[in-house]
This record gives sequence, C-alpha cells and structure tokens, in this order.
Amino acid sequence: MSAVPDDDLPQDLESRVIDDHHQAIKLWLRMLACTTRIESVVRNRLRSEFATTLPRFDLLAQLEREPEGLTMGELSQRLMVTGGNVTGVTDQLEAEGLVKRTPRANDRRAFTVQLTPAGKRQFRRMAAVHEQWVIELFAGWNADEKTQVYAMLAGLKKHLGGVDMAPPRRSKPKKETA
Amino acid sequence: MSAVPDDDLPQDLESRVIDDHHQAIKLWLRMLACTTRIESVVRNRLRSEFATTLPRFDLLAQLEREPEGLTMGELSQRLMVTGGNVTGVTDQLEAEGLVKRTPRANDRRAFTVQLTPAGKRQFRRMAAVHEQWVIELFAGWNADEKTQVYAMLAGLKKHLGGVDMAPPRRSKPKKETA
DNA sequence: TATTGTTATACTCTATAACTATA
DNA sequence: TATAGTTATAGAGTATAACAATA
Repeated sequence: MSAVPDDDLPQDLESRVIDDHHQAIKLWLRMLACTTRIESVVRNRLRSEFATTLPRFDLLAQLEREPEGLTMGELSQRLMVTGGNVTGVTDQLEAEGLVKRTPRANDRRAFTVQLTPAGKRQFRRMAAVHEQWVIELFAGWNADEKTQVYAMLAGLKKHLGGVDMAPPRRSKPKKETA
Repeated sequence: MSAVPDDDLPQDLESRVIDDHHQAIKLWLRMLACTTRIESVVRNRLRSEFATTLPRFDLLAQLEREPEGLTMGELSQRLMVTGGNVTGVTDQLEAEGLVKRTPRANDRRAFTVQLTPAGKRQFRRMAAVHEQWVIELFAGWNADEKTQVYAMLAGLKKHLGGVDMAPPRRSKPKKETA
C-alpha cells in the first residue's frame, strides 16, 4: 500500500509520512514519535509511582534550584504557562505540604513560593528516580551519540527562538507594519 | 544564580536542569524544549490558518494515504488513541464534509472512513503549507545534520519500542512472574 | 492606571467504562 | 460470547477574561 515501508515501527505517528521524500517532515515525525513516547512513559510513571504529574514535577524542579523562592509570576514565566494555572498547581502542592507561600515584605500583592523541607525531600526522591528513567529511555544512544545530538540541538533551539508563532507571509508582504 | 549558565534561551523548560552534569537528562530537556516549541508553533498555525487541530490533521493524513479507506478501529490503532476519540474527531470532520463513513457490506458493525473530494483538496492544501512550516522550523539544521539526526533517531525509536510504561523493578525482582 | 495574583470558565485531548448492534 | 463502534463522563492541561488588592 504505502510506497515507503520505512524501517521500523509501522503503526504510529511516524506513519503520517505520506509517500514523499521530504527530509524535514520525515525528521520531524520521527523526532515527534520519540519525544511523545518518552514523555508518555514519564507521565505514566510519575502518576503510578508518585501520584503526581509533569507540571507539578516541573514546578517543584524550578523551586528546587531557587532556594530563595520565586513569585507566582516568575513561575508562570519559567513554566511557560499562564498565571491561573500556576495558582492551581501551587494550591495543590501547598495542600500536600510540599511548597509554601510567604507574603513579601515590600510588595503585599506578591508571594514568595518555596519548597518546604518535606517538598525538598520528596522532590529529590522523585528526581533521582526520574533520572534513572531518562537514562533508561535514552539507552538506545551511546555517550557519543548523546553528546552529538545534544550539541546539534543547541543550534536548532537557537534557531527556534527566532521563529514566530504566526506563519511567515506567503503572499503580498504588504509593507510589513509599514 | 544558576551555576550552569548553559548557552542559549534561559527561561524555558530546559532550565529545569539542576546544577548537574547528567548527560541524559540534559539531552532530554533540550530535546523536549525543541519539540514542544515546534509542536506549539504548528498547533497555533493550524488553528489560526485553517481553524483545525493536530489530531484532525493527523486523521486526514492517515486517510490520505489509504484511498481504500480505514475502519474506525484501524484509525484508532494508527493514531494511537482510543476509539471514543476517533468517533469524536470523525464526527467533526464528517460534519465539515471532509470525510465520509460508508457501511461495510460484509460486516454491518463497521464503517469504511474515507476522504471526500473536498477533504482531499483541503488536506493537500494544508499539507503543503504544513511542510513549509516544518522546513522553516528545521532551518537551524543543514541537510547533513538533518540526515544524521534522522538516522540516529531510528536507533532511539527502536530502543523505545522495547521500553515498558511500567518502571523497571528497582528493588527485589521477586521471581519475575515466575 | 498598572501590576500581582485569583477566580471562573471553556476548550482540547485523552482515557475508561457502559452501552448498542451486529457477528 | 466477542467485536465494532458510540455515548457518557472524567480529568489533565491549557488559555482567556473579569476581578480584588496593592502599587
């Protein structure tokens, strides 16, 4: 049926490739298949092993590296989600005793959010296991391959930083905000 | 603040790296940052340019490469989502006139789902633009780099096929299902 | 008036499970 | 009894917008 039998797993998103030889698309679909799979394994394991989610884990990770704490706004920026979401996740973590909000002396609108001692312990426990998972998931690559891809991704990431959400003009450029 | 200034974008998920030198974790976070960014650009543009979503686009793509059509169950497998979701997406696309369900002669429980002529036209229009986006997003890599990563990802993907959702036993192996 | 954070709401995406109609 | 598909429901994850308190 398909003119391109490809080489491995047939029944996943990568098979979205039509019958073409378009390098970028094929690369993208394969890369997406890998990250989707890894992310899904991590999410599942975080849920079954620690009854938590990736956004919660990420929030704790941000706090772990800032012992001084962060404001809600700073968390929102770093996690790249809107403020309402940070409020919700923080509420949950605070109810579980893993983080605490402390009013700021100089600006009574803002809080400092920090890990509690229990939060620190819990996060470190999770982070250690999480790292083993990632090591396991990337065992398909040896150290050299990992280093190589890591270096290449730096270039891609830098490029992506300059790409706009809005598509580039395909028809008349129309004076470009004149 | 952070002992590892890293090299580029400071305020995103990659900054989830703590101050360690753990190769696999650093690689994973950088890879995730890239794919998240690309996926988010694609989702946004699909919405703003074509008022559609990635799952809808993916379903159309599956049908486009199978002119004979697919059953709901086959779509479910290929898109790696449960049946109820396929029903929902198919309902929407059918309402928009892009796909059609045809009862099967031999098994009256099942349908053949196919693109309508309008669906074919619409998908091809979207696919062409989508490919340009992906080319633009991967312009940070030259042809050699793309080829190299594509090849390496094959190995990673193959490895991931053998990784279980459940974490490997970390304590007593306990007879391993005897 | 602008900013910090919260609340309310809604939509996408996905899963599970009960259900219908065939087989 | 098993299978194909649907329906109903729930929950994660995210966004927008109106709002309160403070700056």
